[in-house]
Amino acid sequence: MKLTLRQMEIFLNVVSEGHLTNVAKSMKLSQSAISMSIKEMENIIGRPVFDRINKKLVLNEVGRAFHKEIDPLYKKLSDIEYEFKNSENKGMIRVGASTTIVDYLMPSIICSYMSSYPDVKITLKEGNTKEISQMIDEGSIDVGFVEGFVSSSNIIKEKVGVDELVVITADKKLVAPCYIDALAQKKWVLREEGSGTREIFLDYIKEKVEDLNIFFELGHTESIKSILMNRECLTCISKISVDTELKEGKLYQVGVKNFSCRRDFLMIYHKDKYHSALFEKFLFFSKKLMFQMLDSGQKVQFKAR
Amino acid sequence: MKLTLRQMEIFLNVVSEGHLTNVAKSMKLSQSAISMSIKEMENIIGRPVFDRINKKLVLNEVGRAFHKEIDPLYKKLSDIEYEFKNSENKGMIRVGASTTIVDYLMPSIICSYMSSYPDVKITLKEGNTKEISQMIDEGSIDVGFVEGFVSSSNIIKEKVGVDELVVITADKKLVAPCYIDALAQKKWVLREEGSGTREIFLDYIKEKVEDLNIFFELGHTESIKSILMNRECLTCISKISVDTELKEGKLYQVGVKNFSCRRDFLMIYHKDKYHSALFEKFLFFSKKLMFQMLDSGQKVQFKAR
DNA sequence: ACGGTCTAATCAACAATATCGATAAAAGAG
DNA sequence: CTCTTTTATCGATATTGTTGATTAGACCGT
Repeated sequence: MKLTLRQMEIFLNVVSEGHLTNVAKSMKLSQSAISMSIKEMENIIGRPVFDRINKKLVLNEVGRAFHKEIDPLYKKLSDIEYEFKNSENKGMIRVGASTTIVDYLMPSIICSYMSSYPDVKITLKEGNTKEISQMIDEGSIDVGFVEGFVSSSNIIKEKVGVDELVVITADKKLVAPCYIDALAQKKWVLREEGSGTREIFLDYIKEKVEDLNIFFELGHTESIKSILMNRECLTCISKISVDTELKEGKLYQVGVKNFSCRRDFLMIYHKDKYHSALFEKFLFFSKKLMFQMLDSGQKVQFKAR
Repeated sequence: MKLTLRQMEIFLNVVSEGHLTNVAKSMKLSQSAISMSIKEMENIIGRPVFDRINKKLVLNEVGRAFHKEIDPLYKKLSDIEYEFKNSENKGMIRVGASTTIVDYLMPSIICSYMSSYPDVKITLKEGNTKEISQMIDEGSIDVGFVEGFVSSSNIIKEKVGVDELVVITADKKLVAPCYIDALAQKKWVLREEGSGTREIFLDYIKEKVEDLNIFFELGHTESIKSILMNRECLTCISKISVDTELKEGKLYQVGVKNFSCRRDFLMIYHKDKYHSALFEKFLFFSKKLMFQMLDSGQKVQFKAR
């Protein structure tokens, strides 16, 4: 036999009112319902919680201790139930994204979203496109942001922007417009093998360039930027990851002619996903901000030329 | 519509097992019972808490937040229920006692009791006999300890010892055996009017002494003892309240001939009181210790003569 | 001391709902 | 494609909660 919430509710009301009959009225139940409920509770606990003194029910030593424990818990439970019934903006969203997006786009999206919906917790996982889409597939994240292509038919994909890969240097001598093959023998710093950014770039130039001089390989975009500084090197990375440095004049975009290396940013989620108001809002928010950030990126690029 | 404990229990099990069918087996319910319970819960909350991804039920963003809130609460509730079902020694006893008993007997009783039953909380209220018996009558305390007589027929009285009033002084010159009337004109320090101790004493000597020289009146026994020190005064108070000072030789008992002023210590409780194991143990404990303390007090008195 | 008026406890009848067993639908495994 | 596994659905049934009437005890004013 187990205690029920209803019994606790009745018990707490009886304790605070003192009289069974009043509780019956205020709860719109019969007096006998209350009486039996209390009795049932005492059976479950194994001994009375009230002393029947005169007409009143007075908590006895056991009941008092019980009340002290139950009361705050019940209140909290009620609060939680109320919250979830009434507040749309309560939840915990798990987001996955690939490195570039995690580093340069998610922070401001999450930050901005959470200032509008403070009750929502967001967790962020990093992974490559394949890993992220697998997480979606098995339901271990709610939504993912990746570059490139996703194949699974269980996954819904929405294009949320275009990622532009640009050729970057810190050396002013290299900035002058030229064709890509003219730069092939300069010192190139690229991401490691297996990186999406690297593959896209090499794939894009493979018809025009026979042999690229890969001077150094690094696992993180930030490390590449450090290496670039004050050296005669080149790299090709996401425009958004060097936005700040371009504005500040620390790095320069090389005006490569006939060079337009792009890939889509995709937002992905499982087709069976239930779209709570919460979730919908997050999707909407993310899309809006993504477009904004990528647009402004392109504008800046335009001005810089 | 309200959430039930059972629903939460099922929900939590489904979350931890991941599979509906396993939960059905482990809870010895049909699979459909689980399924419907979950669905009912989602109805109550107003939106799904699981995403039905492939065969699995995976918590969605709402469910995750809900689980995080519910899980610790449910565990705590289970603990409380278990505690109260299994532990006899859980409760909160409200004790009332008159001044003398509160000051000189209850501390060691409570202290000793609580070292045997650490889960029991005891609250102590002070009041005169009338106040204490009224509290018993209306159920606002569980048990009382008083001196003197209690009239109500709703109250069960048990004699737990004899309180002896003795004549005390700090002045060695006054210690010599004599009759009470010979001391009447000495300086007497008594409790204030209305005090039980004072009334008993005055009532006891009223046939033998016409006019007692009441030099000073004080509300507390401890104040009386302070006044006595190094002065040629007398008082008549409970033997137990000056036990220590007699042993240490700071105060002396006057060997008044033909003087035997006594009153009973009573333990009282309501006739309708439910006697939990807890309560019974406390009664037993109190009686035992009362007798012990009052006996030892009398032995000391005997030796001192 | 006597009904009248409270109170809580009890009981059988009824209503609500939780659970069951069977079946359907969907998806992964072989 | 078939077999197995898993969840959803449905009507029937068992359990549980609730009701209304009744009983019993205590208080109140006359």
